[in-house]
Amino acid sequence: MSTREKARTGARPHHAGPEELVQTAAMARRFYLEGKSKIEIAAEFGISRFKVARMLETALRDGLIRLDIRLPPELDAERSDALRTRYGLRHAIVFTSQVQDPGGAALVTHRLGAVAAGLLAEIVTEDDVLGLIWGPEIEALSPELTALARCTVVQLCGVTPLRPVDANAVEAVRRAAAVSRGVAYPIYAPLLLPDGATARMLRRHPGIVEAVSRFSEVTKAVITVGAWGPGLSTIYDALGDAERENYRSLGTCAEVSGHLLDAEGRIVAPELTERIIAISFEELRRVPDVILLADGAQRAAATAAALKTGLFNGIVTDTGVAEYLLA
Amino acid sequence: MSTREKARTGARPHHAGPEELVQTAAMARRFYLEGKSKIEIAAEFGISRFKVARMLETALRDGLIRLDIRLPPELDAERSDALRTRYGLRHAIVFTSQVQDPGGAALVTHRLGAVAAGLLAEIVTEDDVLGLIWGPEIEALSPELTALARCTVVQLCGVTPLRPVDANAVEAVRRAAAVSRGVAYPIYAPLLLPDGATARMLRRHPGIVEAVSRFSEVTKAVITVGAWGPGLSTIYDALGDAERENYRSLGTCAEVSGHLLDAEGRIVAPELTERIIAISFEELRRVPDVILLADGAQRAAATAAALKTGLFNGIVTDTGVAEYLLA
DNA sequence: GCGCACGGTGCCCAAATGAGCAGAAAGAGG
DNA sequence: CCTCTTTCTGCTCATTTGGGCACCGTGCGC
Repeated sequence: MSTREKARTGARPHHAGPEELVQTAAMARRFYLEGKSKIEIAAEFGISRFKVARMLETALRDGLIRLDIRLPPELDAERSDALRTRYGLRHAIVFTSQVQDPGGAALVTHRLGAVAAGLLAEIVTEDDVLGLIWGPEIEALSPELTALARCTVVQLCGVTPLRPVDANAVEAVRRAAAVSRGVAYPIYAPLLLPDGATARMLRRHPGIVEAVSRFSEVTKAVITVGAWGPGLSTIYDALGDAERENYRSLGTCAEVSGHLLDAEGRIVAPELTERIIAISFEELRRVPDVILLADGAQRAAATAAALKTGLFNGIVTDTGVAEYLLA
Repeated sequence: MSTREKARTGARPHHAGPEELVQTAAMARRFYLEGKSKIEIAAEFGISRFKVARMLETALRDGLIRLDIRLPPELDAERSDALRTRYGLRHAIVFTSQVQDPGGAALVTHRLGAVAAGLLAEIVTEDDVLGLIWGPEIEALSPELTALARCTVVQLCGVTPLRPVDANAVEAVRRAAAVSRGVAYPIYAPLLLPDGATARMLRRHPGIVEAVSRFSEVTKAVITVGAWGPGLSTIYDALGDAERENYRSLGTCAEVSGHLLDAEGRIVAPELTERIIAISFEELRRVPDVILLADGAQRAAATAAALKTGLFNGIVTDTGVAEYLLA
């Protein structure tokens, strides 16, 4: 009889008959949903296990059987995976953003905060020392942080209390520590100081040294990336017009933890590094997990530059930036 | 590190974090769509293959991964499978019907014909001898038959040329043979005769004996089931009121190949069997594949009775009847 | 009319997989 | 603070699975 089976499968586009369709459907359910083995299925239908395998195979290939992966709609599995693979990251989460909405930047940041908070709740363990940079993204993250293992939280840089909302700048670190019931090490100092001497002095100041001396113990750091433009970088906003232009002319493309980077991820202005209170790249490089928060198409190029530093093994970003990074 | 993984999976409802979600999604795609092995996936993600297996398992169980089977909408995979399993059939095809539509009986019969034609195109091979009963369902089947292996076609019973449409009663057999380019053996005789003697004589009539003598060679038979009511059975329609009532009072519930059956599938009126020209149950029992066509809720109980004969190893029916059979 | 290529089938063997098991860590409760 | 329970993890072994191979029948072209 098997020799005659061919008669019905000979046609090239393979007009599957109703029998084969329902049989394939039944076999698919047996195999994928009920977990039966192909040998069992073969016995049930009186065919060889090879035929079962081939039927499922072709059914999957021809789209008769389709399996879709249901994620919360805000997560973009495909780009997350692509990003992770492309940049060799350990954590890569892309959330969906409406690129068209220009006024929605704050909204995007808000969603970034929610997603990042979820990530922290997930990956931070009791043994971790969590380091948080300061910035608008962290401020968006903070209120979304509802669960966190009991860990130590260290602030990784000073603040720039320029805007009213920044009054509670260190609130993020305090809240994270509160949620985790762990110890907090905030930094009550500006991010950028007039000169290196002042910065060096402050770094040794009691209370600040408390935090700074723990930079080396951080096991998971959350870092944001700024672009060189108004409202896109805490450093940019803290500088005067002359310096802004100066650094722009030097090719500044991104700002990471107070460090200015060109498009290749190289530090542009070492002298500025002296004037900041923030975790250094050397220290960051020793942190096992460094996660980059990057939202908004305006920071796309900056994000690409930041990734080129090789400091990061994790990223949380939106569809728009992900598209740019994958292009 | 693995010792700490638990922290994130400890919560019972398992609030999956974004990291785990996208990672599971990526793994599912690797495994199900790209065909990677779990060992490969485990290596890629730096976890054990067991964890990969468990993650996919739970994802499948929790509905994160969903597999849907895309069938032509007229086919009901679930009920087909249920019917096949429940009644131990080899072929079971349920097509969707709108039970609510009373005037749609003809439409349902039409769809039954199309599906059954598809089934025949699929399972009939060159070595088969196809036997067709006569009835409205077969008439609906006939025009839908557009492909068929080169097989011999035998008509399995006489006809009841009561209605105008029946004028071309044997057309079904002729058309099937034409499509298959095989030999046809029609029966130009009535299904029901006044007495057994006439029937016996006709069975030996040249031209009729041609077909009748081939009943034993049939390898695939297509049989319909009638209910005991007007327009639901060729035999019922051919009898007078007195006989109709007589057989009804004897518990007649179904009619199969001219034989009257009670609700348990037992032959009610052996004397009537003498008066018909149709394949007998004994002959049918020797046919490897006997497929029952049953459409319309009015024939549901009759179909159940027919299946109790144990003659059938295949069925084509609509949702309504299938529901009844599975209830 | 005949050979040839082809698609389908089943089998062999190596790789992949699943079930059950033991150890260990986290959380609850005393 | 300690212990018990629960749950997760990774391992071993038996089973399952898929790729490559040979066979067979068919349809096609010469």
